[in-house]
Amino acid sequence: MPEPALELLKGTLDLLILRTLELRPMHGSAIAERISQVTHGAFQVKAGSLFPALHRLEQEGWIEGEWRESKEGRRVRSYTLTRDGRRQLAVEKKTWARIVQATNALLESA
Amino acid sequence: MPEPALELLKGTLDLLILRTLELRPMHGSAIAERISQVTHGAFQVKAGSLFPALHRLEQEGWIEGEWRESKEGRRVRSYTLTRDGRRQLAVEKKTWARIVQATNALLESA
DNA sequence: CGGCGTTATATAGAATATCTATATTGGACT
DNA sequence: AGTCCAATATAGATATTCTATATAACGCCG
Repeated sequence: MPEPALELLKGTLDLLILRTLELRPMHGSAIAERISQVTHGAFQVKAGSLFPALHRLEQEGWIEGEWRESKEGRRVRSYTLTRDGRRQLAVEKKTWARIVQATNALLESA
Repeated sequence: MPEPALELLKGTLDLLILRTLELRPMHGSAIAERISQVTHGAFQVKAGSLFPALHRLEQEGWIEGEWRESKEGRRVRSYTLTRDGRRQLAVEKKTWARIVQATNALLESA
């Protein structure tokens, strides 16, 4: 049986979204789908978390949204990582690395 | 200069506390001090986070507190990991490993 | 002895982020 | 037209950490 999806650690969603948009511009639902695929279902970002987060990131100037027509003819809001967003992503990657390192130090300490 | 302390990701404090008590019984302030030392100051658990968390963990039956006299003659509440606490610690270790794995998958994906 | 600083614990209230549940829109398909 | 689904939106609930403040008890020092 597949492992159940995990609750996101509060504070990690920005990193997941920014990192996904680093690859290419994408609309909200596609971001969520890709996160689920790459993590083999471990992270399933809920719509009620995703869209407010996208609005927040856009407010911060880290992503830029634009209404488009998807291939299937749907109205979607496509998001692009901005220059500031790349900078922020770098910061969050470093922070994440420090968190993992510190936590592992604790888990492995004698 | 030393790196600044990190904000804790919400949801990780239980793991840090339970893991620390796995080594030996300890009182609250000693737990915080050890976490800070082992992580080289990356995690500095605030008193306002620590003590409510200890109460919560005791409510859950994962740790057991007992008033004692410390060597310095201070009144401290010493906490011991219970059997259920060990089980919970194992669960949280696995969850943490899955979170790290999933996040790394995302960060390293092409 | 009395004041002062320090350690240990406690707790209320603020801030923040995610989740649940519900709503709206527009297109496709019958 | 009616139904279904994908995509986006948002209000309210929940949970956890942080800030700020408080109390108690001990040691130190003038």
